[in-house]
Amino acid sequence: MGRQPCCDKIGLKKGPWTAEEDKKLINFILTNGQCCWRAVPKLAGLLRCGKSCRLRWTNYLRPDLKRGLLSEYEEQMVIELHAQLGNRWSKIASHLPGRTDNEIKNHWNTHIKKKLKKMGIDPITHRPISTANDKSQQEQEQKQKQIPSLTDSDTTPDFDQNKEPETSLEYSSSITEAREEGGKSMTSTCDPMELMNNSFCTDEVPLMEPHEILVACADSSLSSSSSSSSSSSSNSSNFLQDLQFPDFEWPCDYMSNSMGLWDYDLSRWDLLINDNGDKKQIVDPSLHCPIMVLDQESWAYI
DNA sequence: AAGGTTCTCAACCGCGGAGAA
DNA sequence: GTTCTCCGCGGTTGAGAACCT
Repeated sequence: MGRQPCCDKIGLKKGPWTAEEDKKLINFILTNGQCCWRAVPKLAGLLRCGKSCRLRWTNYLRPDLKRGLLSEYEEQMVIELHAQLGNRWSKIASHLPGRTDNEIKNHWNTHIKKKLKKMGIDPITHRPISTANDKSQQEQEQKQKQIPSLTDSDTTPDFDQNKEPETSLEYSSSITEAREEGGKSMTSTCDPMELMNNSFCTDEVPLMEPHEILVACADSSLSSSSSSSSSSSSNSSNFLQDLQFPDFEWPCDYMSNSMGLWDYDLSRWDLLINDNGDKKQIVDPSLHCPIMVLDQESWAYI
């Protein structure tokens, strides 16, 4: 059966997204939620295919995304999960809240692979790099091991503490270290090991409706890692930074009204910006009142 | 400073699975 | 059972950034 193209490609735009397109997509999804992606570009007034819109949203615009490099702890999690699951990036990503499969895949290919090779570990088999003679034998062994292990435990890899993963070798000590380190730097509710033990999987997290999107209150201690996010070549990078949900300091009355940034009509991005010493305010011109106050640190994002 | 090379990562492509008709 | 549509996944690409000579 021949496959039809995912969309009518004539007249559709490709390549980097512009700030304007991002606005349209965000505004549409916040208004309507995530529905049929095929219909999104038409309804949102975008000259993109639905697939491109979905990708842009899930990999870049989603408000629950963490930005910035993977922490040492996350990296070790990826290695361990990769040893269990192979190149199933979406499964791996499901164990790392706020991370996308694309991000993890890129990080694996650009950083972790090299790191493992440097350590003398084959990034594919997670075994010590050995001579050619051993290789074919090991490949066969690997195949035999992988087939049964992947069939039943896709979403709940076997991290039985009594049983060391077969593929976990030299780096196991560094994993332990990283876990200890991670325990310090991460809150208990974000501990991936704990999440896994509870069979948590972001696959199971229901889609957010616009009104359900919440922005965490300020905790400046957490902002440093996200601020190290890499620069984007896209000309929408500045706009993205607006959307990174920096650690806002929400005015009390604003919070008590149970309103969020996303309750505002985001098609009106022409909100005024007042410079008020240490704090900067985003002012709704129609209401003539500040809707958001950013402290100096948060302001660095904009 | 300039040119070349390498690195990074957002975005694209094509395929397979799931479900509806 | 077959066909079609949509979604999501994994591999790959290419533009821009960063680094090196």
